[in-house]
Amino acid sequence: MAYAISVLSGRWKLSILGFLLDNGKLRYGELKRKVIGISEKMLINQLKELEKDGLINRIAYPEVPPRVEYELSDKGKTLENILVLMSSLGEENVDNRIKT
Amino acid sequence: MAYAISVLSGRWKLSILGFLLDNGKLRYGELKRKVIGISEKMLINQLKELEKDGLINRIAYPEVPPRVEYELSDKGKTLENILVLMSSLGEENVDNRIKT
DNA sequence: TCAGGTACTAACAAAAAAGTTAGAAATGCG
DNA sequence: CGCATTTCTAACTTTTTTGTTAGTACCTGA
Repeated sequence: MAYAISVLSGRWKLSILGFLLDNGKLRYGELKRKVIGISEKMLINQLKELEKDGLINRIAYPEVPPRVEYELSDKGKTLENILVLMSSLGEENVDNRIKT
Repeated sequence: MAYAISVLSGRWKLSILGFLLDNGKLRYGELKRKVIGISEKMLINQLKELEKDGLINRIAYPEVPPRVEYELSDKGKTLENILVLMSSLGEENVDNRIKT
């Protein structure tokens, strides 16, 4: 359990992984738009950590202006079940989100 | 995903839920021994939040000295899949825990 | 020449989470 | 009486996390 906690904790990581799971490759700017509320600092910070933990791949194209894509790595894809279960957990408990 | 994040974030919650899943009912003191490293404040704090979110039941016996047991609620049991997947995630990546 | 676009970085500030320490309540037992 | 037991509170400090703001690099196209 400790491993999962260490790798997934962080306010935005699960969201980011969720979007990458749903969309495949996403550019930095696309993620910024999708993950509403996140600051640039946090987005990069979380992406760096996810990359360091081997859950995502960072693909940089040597262009100007720069283009960088992120995608789930093979290891990241092993999280698919968890991510799916987690978002369906939300579905089952929509009431809780609204009541509060 | 937001719901799962809001309900599961907290450095100790997944551990606590994991122990309750494995052991059924556990007393406050038993949890304190199992969740190594946790302070009393945090243990109570996390238990209260889990209870508030409806994931665990708190059963207090009117005795002296006091006896309080905690167990997964029905809603908490819907997390079983997730908890199991998360701990098996650790198994698959034991190397990461050791290398670091 | 110079603004425009993209993915960052760095320095600092604020807020949130976690840790520490001391202690309360109530009853049984020697 | 005085002490032990068990669950939990409260006040305070430290640590960690997150937010804010400003700015960089590089080429392109007007």
